Amino acid sequence: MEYQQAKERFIQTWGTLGAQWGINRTMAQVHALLLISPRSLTTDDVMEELGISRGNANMNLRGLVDWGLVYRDMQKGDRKDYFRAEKDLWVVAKRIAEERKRRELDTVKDQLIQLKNVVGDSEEVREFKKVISDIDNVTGQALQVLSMMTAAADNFLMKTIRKLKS
Amino acid sequence: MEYQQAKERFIQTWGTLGAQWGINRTMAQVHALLLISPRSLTTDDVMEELGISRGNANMNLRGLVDWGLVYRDMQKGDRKDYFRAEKDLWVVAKRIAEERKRRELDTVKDQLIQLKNVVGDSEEVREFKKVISDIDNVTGQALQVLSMMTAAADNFLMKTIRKLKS
DNA sequence: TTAAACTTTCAATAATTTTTGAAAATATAA
DNA sequence: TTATATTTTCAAAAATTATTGAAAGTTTAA
Repeated sequence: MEYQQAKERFIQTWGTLGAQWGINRTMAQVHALLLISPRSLTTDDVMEELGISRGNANMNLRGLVDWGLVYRDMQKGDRKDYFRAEKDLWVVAKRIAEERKRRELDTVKDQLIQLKNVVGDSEEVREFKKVISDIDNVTGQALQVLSMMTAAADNFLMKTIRKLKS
Repeated sequence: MEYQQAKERFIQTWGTLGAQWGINRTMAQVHALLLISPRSLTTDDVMEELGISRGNANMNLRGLVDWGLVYRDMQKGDRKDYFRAEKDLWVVAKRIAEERKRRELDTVKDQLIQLKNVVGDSEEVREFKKVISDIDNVTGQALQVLSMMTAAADNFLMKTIRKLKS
């Protein structure tokens, strides 16, 4: 397969995957482009490679910087901003997981806690209270498992693997 | 807080959470309604409670059955379909995780494998190959951890907890 | 069979999300 | 300063996704 073709297909594929996470399609495509690029790219590079407008490129690059997936570099003797992707895929996975947890689960848990104050003793209310506390338990334990997972990956597995490679 | 108010807020909250997973907003609201309902509901119940059309209610109920989150019951002497939610939240979490893995990661991994056949030895191609194999490693290991997690939860933790409860 | 009860489909419409591109804002060099 | 380069904003347009509701399809009882 030719590089150009492989590159286009990768950008497509990554875009589809990203769309299924909170990251929108174009943002994920910009990310893909930066991931496989050996050097930092400018806004104009991104516009040209993906055929998108300046506003769009700008918004999505900024979004990626907010997610912590892309860094903004300066280059001496040049006014342009250069963008460079975080290349350690474990860092990428962790950042996405953290950001999603923050945006989704944390707020939902807060809201559920308030709902526990519902009054009454009908069958409906009893069922309601049971479901709410079940959800609370599951999200609580899931979050524990998740943080254990990232901690373990960080401190043990990954460092060992990186050592072996280098 | 009154039950009616708590119920509406729960349906809203669950809808928002669901929208951030692959499940769309209305589907998650239908799921929420069924989750807190002590008995099975008909399509008409769902239409009335959520104020949605018959077609919409039908599609989303069917979707939930496909996801394995809702069961279709019959009731003797009645032609209507009755719908009942899976109430074990650990089963719900597992079903969602499995379905998303199937829909997202599995197809992406297949596609990435093909992309490894790219030819050439420029800097771009070397970087490309490196990123692809990194992604392959991360998804591979993440999937292992995930399946270990669900297996562990299934076989040990959850059964123990359930025993303690009953 | 036929009629009634119920479910499913799908083209049209509505709602939401994304993208554009030109104008405004900001930063740098001369 | 002023001119130039670059980034950011945002209202309008385009694209995408969800919803409606009536018609077609299916199942069951008599």
